[in-house]
Amino acid sequence: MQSPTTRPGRTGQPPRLSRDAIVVAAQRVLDEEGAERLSMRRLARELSSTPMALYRHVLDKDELLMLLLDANIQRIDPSVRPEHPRDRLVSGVGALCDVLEGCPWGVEVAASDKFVSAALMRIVEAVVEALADCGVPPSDVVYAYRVIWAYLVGERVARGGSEPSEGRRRGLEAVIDGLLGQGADRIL
Amino acid sequence: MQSPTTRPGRTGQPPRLSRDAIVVAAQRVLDEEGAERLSMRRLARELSSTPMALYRHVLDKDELLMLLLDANIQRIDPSVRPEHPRDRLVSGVGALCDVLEGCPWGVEVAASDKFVSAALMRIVEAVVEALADCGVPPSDVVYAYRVIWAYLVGERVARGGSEPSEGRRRGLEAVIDGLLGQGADRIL
DNA sequence: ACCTGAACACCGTTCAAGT
DNA sequence: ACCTGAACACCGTTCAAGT
Repeated sequence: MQSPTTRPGRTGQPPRLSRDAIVVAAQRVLDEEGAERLSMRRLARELSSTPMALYRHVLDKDELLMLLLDANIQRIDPSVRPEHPRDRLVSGVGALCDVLEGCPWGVEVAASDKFVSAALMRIVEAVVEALADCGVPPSDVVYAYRVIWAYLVGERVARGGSEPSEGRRRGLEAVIDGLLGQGADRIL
Repeated sequence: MQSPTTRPGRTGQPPRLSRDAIVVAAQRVLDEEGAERLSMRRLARELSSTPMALYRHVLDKDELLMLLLDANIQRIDPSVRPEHPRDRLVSGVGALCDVLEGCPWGVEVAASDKFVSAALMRIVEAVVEALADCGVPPSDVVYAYRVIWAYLVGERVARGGSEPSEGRRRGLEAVIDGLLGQGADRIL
Protein backbone atom coordinates (compact mmCIF):
# COMPACT_ATOMS: atom_id res chain seq x y z
CA MET A 1 0.00 0.00 0.00
CA GLN A 2 1.34 3.34 -1.10
CA SER A 3 0.72 6.76 0.30
CA PRO A 4 -1.00 8.71 -2.49
CA THR A 5 1.46 11.57 -2.04
CA THR A 6 4.52 9.43 -2.89
CA ARG A 7 3.34 7.07 -5.62
CA PRO A 8 6.21 5.62 -7.66
CA GLY A 9 6.15 6.23 -11.39
CA ARG A 10 5.03 9.79 -10.67
CA THR A 11 7.40 12.68 -10.89
CA GLY A 12 7.34 16.36 -10.18
CA GLN A 13 6.33 18.49 -7.24
CA PRO A 14 3.68 17.21 -4.88
CA PRO A 15 0.61 19.48 -4.96
CA ARG A 16 0.51 22.32 -2.45
CA LEU A 17 -2.95 23.46 -3.50
CA SER A 18 -6.19 21.53 -3.93
CA ARG A 19 -9.73 22.27 -5.03
CA ASP A 20 -10.90 22.07 -1.45
CA ALA A 21 -8.18 24.36 -0.12
CA ILE A 22 -9.00 26.89 -2.82
CA VAL A 23 -12.72 26.80 -2.05
CA VAL A 24 -12.03 27.17 1.68
CA ALA A 25 -9.75 30.14 1.07
CA ALA A 26 -12.32 31.67 -1.27
CA GLN A 27 -14.95 31.38 1.46
CA ARG A 28 -12.58 33.15 3.84
CA VAL A 29 -12.00 36.03 1.44
CA LEU A 30 -15.75 36.18 0.82
CA ASP A 31 -16.52 36.38 4.53
CA GLU A 32 -13.82 38.87 5.36
CA GLU A 33 -13.85 41.21 2.36
CA GLY A 34 -17.03 40.56 0.43
CA ALA A 35 -17.84 39.09 -2.97
CA GLU A 36 -16.60 42.07 -4.95
CA ARG A 37 -13.05 41.51 -3.60
CA LEU A 38 -12.99 37.84 -4.54
CA SER A 39 -10.63 37.79 -7.51
CA MET A 40 -8.23 35.13 -8.71
CA ARG A 41 -5.35 37.43 -7.83
CA ARG A 42 -6.66 38.17 -4.34
CA LEU A 43 -7.31 34.47 -3.79
CA ALA A 44 -3.80 33.53 -4.90
CA ARG A 45 -2.41 36.04 -2.40
CA GLU A 46 -4.61 34.53 0.31
CA LEU A 47 -3.01 31.16 -0.45
CA SER A 48 0.51 32.62 -0.72
CA SER A 49 0.55 31.42 -4.28
CA THR A 50 0.26 32.88 -7.76
CA PRO A 51 -2.88 33.44 -9.83
CA MET A 52 -1.92 30.82 -12.36
CA ALA A 53 -1.37 28.08 -9.79
CA LEU A 54 -5.11 28.08 -9.22
CA TYR A 55 -5.72 27.10 -12.82
CA ARG A 56 -4.18 23.69 -12.20
CA HIS A 57 -7.11 22.88 -9.90
CA VAL A 58 -9.98 24.88 -11.31
CA LEU A 59 -10.98 25.47 -14.92
CA ASP A 60 -11.60 29.16 -14.55
CA LYS A 61 -13.18 31.69 -12.23
CA ASP A 62 -16.68 30.62 -13.18
CA GLU A 63 -16.03 27.07 -12.07
CA LEU A 64 -14.59 28.31 -8.79
CA LEU A 65 -17.68 30.41 -8.14
CA MET A 66 -19.87 27.42 -8.91
CA LEU A 67 -17.93 25.26 -6.45
CA LEU A 68 -18.28 27.92 -3.78
CA LEU A 69 -22.02 28.26 -4.41
CA ASP A 70 -22.36 24.49 -4.29
CA ALA A 71 -20.55 24.33 -0.95
CA ASN A 72 -22.91 26.94 0.49
CA ILE A 73 -26.03 25.18 -0.76
CA GLN A 74 -24.77 21.94 0.78
CA ARG A 75 -24.90 23.66 4.15
CA ILE A 76 -28.70 23.97 3.97
CA ASP A 77 -30.16 21.82 6.73
CA PRO A 78 -32.09 18.97 5.04
CA SER A 79 -33.91 18.05 8.27
CA VAL A 80 -36.13 21.13 7.90
CA ARG A 81 -38.89 19.59 5.79
CA PRO A 82 -42.42 20.68 6.69
CA GLU A 83 -45.33 18.29 6.13
CA HIS A 84 -47.47 20.56 4.01
CA PRO A 85 -46.15 20.98 0.46
CA ARG A 86 -46.87 24.72 0.41
CA ASP A 87 -44.73 25.16 3.53
CA ARG A 88 -42.07 23.03 1.92
CA LEU A 89 -42.04 25.47 -0.99
CA VAL A 90 -41.74 28.48 1.28
CA SER A 91 -38.98 26.99 3.44
CA GLY A 92 -37.00 25.52 0.52
CA VAL A 93 -37.04 28.70 -1.50
CA GLY A 94 -36.34 30.76 1.61
CA ALA A 95 -33.25 28.69 2.37
CA LEU A 96 -32.01 29.16 -1.18
CA CYS A 97 -32.62 32.89 -0.85
CA ASP A 98 -30.47 32.94 2.30
CA VAL A 99 -27.64 31.26 0.45
CA LEU A 100 -27.83 33.73 -2.45
CA GLU A 101 -27.56 36.47 0.17
CA GLY A 102 -23.96 35.46 0.69
CA CYS A 103 -23.30 34.31 -2.89
CA PRO A 104 -24.66 37.07 -5.14
CA TRP A 105 -22.87 35.68 -8.18
CA GLY A 106 -24.89 32.48 -7.80
CA VAL A 107 -27.59 34.05 -9.90
CA GLU A 108 -25.32 34.34 -12.92
CA VAL A 109 -23.71 30.98 -12.28
CA ALA A 110 -27.13 29.35 -12.33
CA ALA A 111 -28.30 31.35 -15.37
CA SER A 112 -25.38 30.35 -17.58
CA ASP A 113 -25.32 26.56 -17.60
CA LYS A 114 -21.58 26.54 -18.19
CA PHE A 115 -21.21 24.65 -14.92
CA VAL A 116 -23.95 23.07 -12.85
CA SER A 117 -24.17 22.76 -9.09
CA ALA A 118 -25.37 19.33 -8.03
CA ALA A 119 -26.55 20.73 -4.70
CA LEU A 120 -28.63 23.37 -6.49
CA MET A 121 -30.15 20.68 -8.71
CA ARG A 122 -31.32 18.82 -5.60
CA ILE A 123 -33.06 21.94 -4.29
CA VAL A 124 -34.66 22.55 -7.68
CA GLU A 125 -35.97 18.98 -7.71
CA ALA A 126 -37.39 19.36 -4.20
CA VAL A 127 -39.18 22.58 -5.17
CA VAL A 128 -40.55 21.04 -8.35
CA GLU A 129 -41.79 18.03 -6.36
CA ALA A 130 -43.45 20.31 -3.80
CA LEU A 131 -45.16 22.23 -6.63
CA ALA A 132 -46.57 18.99 -7.99
CA ASP A 133 -47.70 18.01 -4.48
CA CYS A 134 -49.51 21.36 -4.29
CA GLY A 135 -51.60 20.33 -7.27
CA VAL A 136 -49.82 22.29 -9.99
CA PRO A 137 -50.43 20.34 -13.20
CA PRO A 138 -47.30 18.74 -14.68
CA SER A 139 -47.48 20.97 -17.76
CA ASP A 140 -47.16 24.06 -15.53
CA VAL A 141 -44.54 22.92 -13.04
CA VAL A 142 -41.59 24.28 -15.00
CA TYR A 143 -43.36 27.59 -15.60
CA ALA A 144 -44.24 27.88 -11.91
CA TYR A 145 -40.69 27.07 -10.91
CA ARG A 146 -39.39 29.80 -13.20
CA VAL A 147 -41.68 32.41 -11.69
CA ILE A 148 -40.59 31.48 -8.19
CA TRP A 149 -36.93 31.52 -9.19
CA ALA A 150 -37.41 34.93 -10.81
CA TYR A 151 -38.93 36.32 -7.61
CA LEU A 152 -36.14 34.82 -5.53
CA VAL A 153 -33.44 36.23 -7.77
CA GLY A 154 -35.08 39.62 -7.98
CA GLU A 155 -35.64 39.85 -4.26
CA ARG A 156 -31.94 39.23 -3.82
CA VAL A 157 -30.67 41.49 -6.57
CA ALA A 158 -33.10 44.39 -6.14
CA ARG A 159 -32.12 45.31 -2.61
CA GLY A 160 -28.33 45.38 -2.80
CA GLY A 161 -27.03 44.91 0.74
CA SER A 162 -30.00 46.02 2.82
CA GLU A 163 -31.57 44.14 5.73
CA PRO A 164 -33.38 40.90 4.80
CA SER A 165 -36.73 42.75 4.90
CA GLU A 166 -39.78 41.62 6.84
CA GLY A 167 -41.82 41.41 3.65
CA ARG A 168 -39.65 38.83 1.90
CA ARG A 169 -41.48 35.78 3.22
CA ARG A 170 -44.85 37.43 2.72
CA GLY A 171 -43.88 38.32 -0.84
CA LEU A 172 -42.83 34.75 -1.50
CA GLU A 173 -46.17 33.54 -0.16
CA ALA A 174 -48.00 35.99 -2.43
CA VAL A 175 -46.11 34.67 -5.45
CA ILE A 176 -46.74 31.05 -4.50
CA ASP A 177 -50.42 31.62 -3.80
CA GLY A 178 -50.78 33.54 -7.06
CA LEU A 179 -49.31 30.57 -8.91
CA LEU A 180 -51.41 28.02 -7.05
CA GLY A 181 -54.50 30.13 -7.69
CA GLN A 182 -53.90 30.03 -11.45
CA GLY A 183 -54.58 26.30 -11.58
CA ALA A 184 -58.24 25.40 -11.05
CA ASP A 185 -57.53 22.81 -8.35
CA ARG A 186 -56.17 24.81 -5.47
CA ILE A 187 -55.24 22.62 -2.52
CA LEU A 188 -54.08 24.69 0.42
CA MET B 1 -27.86 88.78 -28.66
CA GLN B 2 -24.89 86.45 -28.47
CA SER B 3 -24.48 82.98 -29.87
CA PRO B 4 -23.99 80.75 -26.81
CA THR B 5 -20.89 79.23 -28.37
CA THR B 6 -19.02 82.54 -28.50
CA ARG B 7 -19.98 84.38 -25.32
CA PRO B 8 -17.47 87.12 -24.39
CA GLY B 9 -15.85 86.89 -20.97
CA ARG B 10 -15.46 83.15 -21.56
CA THR B 11 -12.11 81.72 -22.54
CA GLY B 12 -10.75 78.37 -23.55
CA GLN B 13 -11.80 75.73 -26.05
CA PRO B 14 -15.42 75.46 -27.06
CA PRO B 15 -16.85 72.09 -26.01
CA ARG B 16 -16.65 69.29 -28.57
CA LEU B 17 -18.50 66.82 -26.37
CA SER B 18 -21.81 67.11 -24.54
CA ARG B 19 -23.92 64.98 -22.24
CA ASP B 20 -26.32 64.28 -25.06
CA ALA B 21 -23.65 63.35 -27.57
CA ILE B 22 -22.13 60.99 -25.01
CA VAL B 23 -25.46 59.31 -24.26
CA VAL B 24 -26.19 58.93 -27.98
CA ALA B 25 -22.78 57.38 -28.59
CA ALA B 26 -23.28 55.10 -25.61
CA GLN B 27 -26.58 53.91 -27.06
CA ARG B 28 -24.80 53.18 -30.35
CA VAL B 29 -22.11 51.11 -28.63
CA LEU B 30 -24.83 49.35 -26.62
CA ASP B 31 -26.81 48.46 -29.75
CA GLU B 32 -23.82 47.39 -31.81
CA GLU B 33 -21.64 45.60 -29.27
CA GLY B 34 -23.73 44.90 -26.19
CA ALA B 35 -23.75 46.18 -22.63
CA GLU B 36 -20.63 44.31 -21.56
CA ARG B 37 -18.55 46.24 -24.11
CA LEU B 38 -19.80 49.62 -22.93
CA SER B 39 -16.77 51.00 -21.11
CA MET B 40 -15.56 54.56 -20.67
CA ARG B 41 -12.56 53.72 -22.83
CA ARG B 42 -14.62 52.13 -25.59
CA LEU B 43 -17.00 55.09 -25.50
CA ALA B 44 -14.15 57.61 -25.75
CA ARG B 45 -12.88 55.73 -28.81
CA GLU B 46 -16.38 55.86 -30.32
CA LEU B 47 -16.29 59.65 -29.91
CA SER B 48 -12.69 59.92 -31.16
CA SER B 49 -11.82 61.36 -27.77
CA THR B 50 -10.06 60.27 -24.61
CA PRO B 51 -11.55 58.54 -21.56
CA MET B 52 -10.99 61.57 -19.36
CA ALA B 53 -12.76 64.00 -21.67
CA LEU B 54 -16.00 62.25 -20.74
CA TYR B 55 -15.54 63.19 -17.10
CA ARG B 56 -16.06 66.89 -17.96
CA HIS B 57 -19.66 66.05 -18.84
CA VAL B 58 -20.55 63.13 -16.64
CA LEU B 59 -19.69 62.50 -13.00
CA ASP B 60 -18.68 58.91 -13.44
CA LYS B 61 -19.73 55.74 -15.22
CA ASP B 62 -22.66 55.21 -12.87
CA GLU B 63 -24.17 58.55 -13.82
CA LEU B 64 -23.69 57.78 -17.50
CA LEU B 65 -25.50 54.46 -17.11
CA MET B 66 -28.31 56.22 -15.26
CA LEU B 67 -28.67 58.78 -18.07
CA LEU B 68 -28.79 55.99 -20.64
CA LEU B 69 -31.40 54.09 -18.65
CA ASP B 70 -33.43 57.27 -18.26
CA ALA B 71 -33.33 57.90 -22.01
CA ASN B 72 -34.60 54.39 -22.67
CA ILE B 73 -37.43 54.67 -20.16
CA GLN B 74 -38.47 57.96 -21.74
CA ARG B 75 -39.08 56.05 -24.95
CA ILE B 76 -41.94 54.10 -23.34
CA ASP B 77 -45.15 55.10 -25.10
CA PRO B 78 -47.33 56.92 -22.53
CA SER B 79 -50.45 56.63 -24.71
CA VAL B 80 -50.72 52.94 -23.82
CA ARG B 81 -52.81 53.27 -20.67
CA PRO B 82 -55.53 50.65 -20.22
CA GLU B 83 -58.72 51.55 -18.37
CA HIS B 84 -58.64 48.79 -15.82
CA PRO B 85 -56.00 49.29 -13.11
CA ARG B 86 -54.94 45.66 -13.16
CA ASP B 87 -54.20 45.91 -16.88
CA ARG B 88 -52.35 49.14 -16.22
CA LEU B 89 -50.13 47.25 -13.79
CA VAL B 90 -49.42 44.49 -16.29
CA SER B 91 -48.70 46.86 -19.18
CA GLY B 92 -46.61 49.32 -17.14
CA VAL B 93 -44.45 46.67 -15.56
CA GLY B 94 -44.19 44.85 -18.89
CA ALA B 95 -42.89 47.99 -20.59
CA LEU B 96 -40.31 48.47 -17.85
CA CYS B 97 -39.26 44.86 -18.28
CA ASP B 98 -38.72 45.48 -22.00
CA VAL B 99 -36.46 48.42 -21.21
CA LEU B 100 -34.40 46.41 -18.73
CA GLU B 101 -33.98 43.84 -21.49
CA GLY B 102 -31.72 46.32 -23.25
CA CYS B 103 -30.31 47.97 -20.12
CA PRO B 104 -29.34 45.12 -17.81
CA TRP B 105 -27.33 47.44 -15.59
CA GLY B 106 -30.54 49.35 -14.84
CA VAL B 107 -31.19 46.93 -12.02
CA GLU B 108 -28.07 47.99 -10.15
CA VAL B 109 -28.53 51.65 -11.03
CA ALA B 110 -32.00 51.56 -9.51
CA ALA B 111 -30.87 49.56 -6.46
CA SER B 112 -28.12 51.96 -5.46
CA ASP B 113 -29.73 55.36 -5.08
CA LYS B 114 -26.49 57.11 -5.99
CA PHE B 115 -28.31 58.64 -8.96
CA VAL B 116 -32.03 58.60 -9.64
CA SER B 117 -33.80 58.44 -12.98
CA ALA B 118 -36.72 60.85 -13.17
CA ALA B 119 -38.33 58.75 -15.90
CA LEU B 120 -38.13 55.65 -13.71
CA MET B 121 -39.69 57.58 -10.84
CA ARG B 122 -42.66 58.40 -13.04
CA ILE B 123 -43.19 54.73 -13.87
CA VAL B 124 -42.91 53.79 -10.21
CA GLU B 125 -45.54 56.37 -9.33
CA ALA B 126 -47.87 55.09 -12.06
CA VAL B 127 -47.50 51.52 -10.78
CA VAL B 128 -48.09 52.57 -7.18
CA GLU B 129 -51.18 54.49 -8.25
CA ALA B 130 -52.49 51.50 -10.17
CA LEU B 131 -51.92 49.30 -7.12
CA ALA B 132 -53.98 51.67 -5.00
CA ASP B 133 -56.67 51.70 -7.67
CA CYS B 134 -56.73 47.90 -7.48
CA GLY B 135 -57.73 48.17 -3.85
CA VAL B 136 -54.34 47.46 -2.23
CA PRO B 137 -54.47 49.24 1.15
CA PRO B 138 -52.06 52.21 1.44
CA SER B 139 -50.04 50.44 4.12
CA ASP B 140 -49.28 47.62 1.66
CA VAL B 141 -48.64 49.55 -1.53
CA VAL B 142 -44.90 49.83 -1.01
CA TYR B 143 -44.63 46.18 -0.08
CA ALA B 144 -46.63 45.19 -3.16
CA TYR B 145 -44.51 47.39 -5.38
CA ARG B 146 -41.37 45.75 -4.04
CA VAL B 147 -42.64 42.26 -4.79
CA ILE B 148 -43.53 43.24 -8.35
CA TRP B 149 -40.16 44.93 -8.84
CA ALA B 150 -38.41 41.83 -7.51
CA TYR B 151 -40.25 39.62 -9.99
CA LEU B 152 -39.46 42.01 -12.82
CA VAL B 153 -35.78 42.16 -11.92
CA GLY B 154 -35.53 38.43 -11.43
CA GLU B 155 -37.31 37.63 -14.66
CA ARG B 156 -34.77 39.80 -16.42
CA VAL B 157 -31.67 38.60 -14.59
CA ALA B 158 -32.53 34.91 -14.33
CA ARG B 159 -32.66 34.19 -18.05
CA GLY B 160 -29.50 35.87 -19.29
CA GLY B 161 -29.97 36.50 -23.01
CA SER B 162 -32.68 33.97 -23.89
CA GLU B 163 -35.92 34.65 -25.76
CA PRO B 164 -38.44 36.85 -23.91
CA SER B 165 -40.36 33.70 -22.85
CA GLU B 166 -44.05 33.14 -23.39
CA GLY B 167 -44.62 32.73 -19.64
CA ARG B 168 -43.38 36.17 -18.64
CA ARG B 169 -46.71 37.92 -18.87
CA ARG B 170 -48.51 35.00 -17.29
CA GLY B 171 -45.97 34.99 -14.45
CA LEU B 172 -46.44 38.69 -13.91
CA GLU B 173 -50.19 38.16 -13.74
CA ALA B 174 -49.72 35.39 -11.19
CA VAL B 175 -47.61 37.68 -9.02
CA ILE B 176 -50.08 40.53 -9.29
CA ASP B 177 -53.08 38.33 -8.57
CA GLY B 178 -51.26 36.77 -5.62
CA LEU B 179 -50.69 40.24 -4.21
CA LEU B 180 -54.24 41.41 -4.87
CA GLY B 181 -55.55 38.22 -3.29
CA GLN B 182 -53.65 38.92 -0.06
CA GLY B 183 -55.81 41.94 0.72
CA ALA B 184 -59.34 41.02 1.77
CA ASP B 185 -60.97 43.38 -0.72
CA ARG B 186 -60.13 41.95 -4.09
CA ILE B 187 -61.51 44.04 -6.93
CA LEU B 188 -60.79 42.46 -10.31
C1' DA C 1 -13.15 75.80 -20.23
C1' DC C 2 -12.15 71.91 -22.17
C1' DC C 3 -9.16 68.24 -23.52
C1' DT C 4 -4.85 65.13 -23.41
C1' DG C 5 -1.36 61.61 -21.78
C1' DA C 6 0.74 59.26 -18.41
C1' DA C 7 0.01 56.85 -14.43
C1' DC C 8 -2.29 54.06 -10.54
C1' DA C 9 -4.45 50.18 -9.01
C1' DC C 10 -6.83 46.78 -10.48
C1' DC C 11 -9.07 42.52 -13.65
C1' DG C 12 -9.03 37.24 -16.06
C1' DT C 13 -6.19 34.60 -18.65
C1' DT C 14 -2.27 32.72 -21.95
C1' DC C 15 2.30 31.32 -22.72
C1' DA C 16 6.92 29.75 -21.85
C1' DA C 17 9.89 28.42 -18.53
C1' DG C 18 11.53 26.41 -14.11
C1' DT C 19 11.86 22.35 -10.61
C1' DA D 1 3.10 17.28 -12.01
C1' DC D 2 2.91 21.43 -10.30
C1' DC D 3 4.16 26.11 -9.87
C1' DT D 4 6.19 30.80 -11.32
C1' DG D 5 6.80 35.32 -13.80
C1' DA D 6 6.16 38.01 -17.48
C1' DA D 7 2.96 39.48 -20.64
C1' DC D 8 -1.64 40.57 -23.05
C1' DA D 9 -5.71 42.90 -23.28
C1' DC D 10 -8.56 45.00 -20.67
C1' DC D 11 -11.03 48.13 -16.50
C1' DG D 12 -12.44 53.04 -13.82
C1' DT D 13 -10.33 56.92 -12.26
C1' DT D 14 -6.74 60.64 -10.58
C1' DC D 15 -3.39 64.01 -11.50
C1' DA D 16 -0.69 67.39 -13.92
C1' DA D 17 -0.18 69.57 -17.97
C1' DG D 18 -1.48 71.67 -22.48
C1' DT D 19 -4.37 75.15 -25.46
